[in-house]
Amino acid sequence: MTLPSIQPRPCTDSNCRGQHAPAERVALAMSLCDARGAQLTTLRRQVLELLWESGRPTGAYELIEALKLRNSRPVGPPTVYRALEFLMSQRFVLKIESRNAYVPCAHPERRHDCLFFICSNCGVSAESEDPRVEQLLAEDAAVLGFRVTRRVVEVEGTCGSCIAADPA
Amino acid sequence: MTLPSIQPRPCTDSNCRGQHAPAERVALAMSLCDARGAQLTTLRRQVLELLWESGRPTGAYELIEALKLRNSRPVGPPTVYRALEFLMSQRFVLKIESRNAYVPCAHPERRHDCLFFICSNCGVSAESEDPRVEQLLAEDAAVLGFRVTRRVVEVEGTCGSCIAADPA
DNA sequence: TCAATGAATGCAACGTTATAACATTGTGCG
DNA sequence: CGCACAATGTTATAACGTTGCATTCATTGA
Repeated sequence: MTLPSIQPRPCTDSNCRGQHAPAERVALAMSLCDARGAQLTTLRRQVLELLWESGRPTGAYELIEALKLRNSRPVGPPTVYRALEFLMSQRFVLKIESRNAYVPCAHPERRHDCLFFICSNCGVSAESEDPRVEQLLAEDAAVLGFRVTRRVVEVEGTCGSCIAADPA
Repeated sequence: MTLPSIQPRPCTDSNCRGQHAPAERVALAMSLCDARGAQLTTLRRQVLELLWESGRPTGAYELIEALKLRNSRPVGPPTVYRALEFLMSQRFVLKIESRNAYVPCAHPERRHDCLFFICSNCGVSAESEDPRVEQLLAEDAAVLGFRVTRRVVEVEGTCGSCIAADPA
């Protein structure tokens, strides 16, 4: 039996696919910002919320539209890009390079490389991680004498739901 | 001892880093096109040559500039993008998503997923491959019930040469 | 309370990457 | 030739992202 908790708790399941309520995730981001001396302003929080609510990689201009609806006062591209930059610097958000779109990260409290499975059909992305992949890439980099700063691993295909819905 | 050969030979070294003369690589592409009933037109061949000569991920608009110099008659974006699309469909070229740039593939004759190591300092990219990574990603996908169509693996960092030049 | 400061946001313009829609050219073949 | 189809040209525009500078906002310290 799990007890309710006031504090947001980091999820310890590395394969949870990021199935968490948006509010819970945003609360975690807020507590991490507190600890780090960073400020999760209203705008930044809204962007993070929107990404959690979206459930799929979301473009910067989509976020601009969504913020317009939510706020009456429209925001410009630089504003949103700056918010995304902040959120990425805190590892709350990652960019899906193959889509020019952004996703929230389920586990910002833990250093790791995310692995994304992106459905070409419905657009949903699943976040995962695999230390074995990280290890192999580290080995391959070492062979090349290459110092790694960032890893982009994005797998495109068809997700289980879409296969079930249309097994063509 | 290896004998000289008129036919372009697929390189059998999976870690050769694509160190081949451009002309040799273009010749391989031509013979593959013959075999596949695809046409490597002048424009498409020029784009492939330019990519081989460049030695680093090259943007579509850079290619437009280079073609202008080489051809006197300028080409528009759609033309270059169509050539790139063709070259990618034949697996002669791949896109580096994290750079919006294109690189030639050293081994179009062999089905595999490329792995790229891209130097943030000098911009050079090294192509590699690692069946173990492919295998792990396939496993992870299977767990999710996900059918894979494409894998993007891009590692960013500092290459050996740049580290040697400036060990800061 | 009120400057002074620095961080965050607003804003206008622009740069870069990519595609849509439609016209034209070129090539092989009966 | 005349047809069919592939490839390329042309114009315009969509989509994504940045620069530079002005303004606002929150904090701090006299």
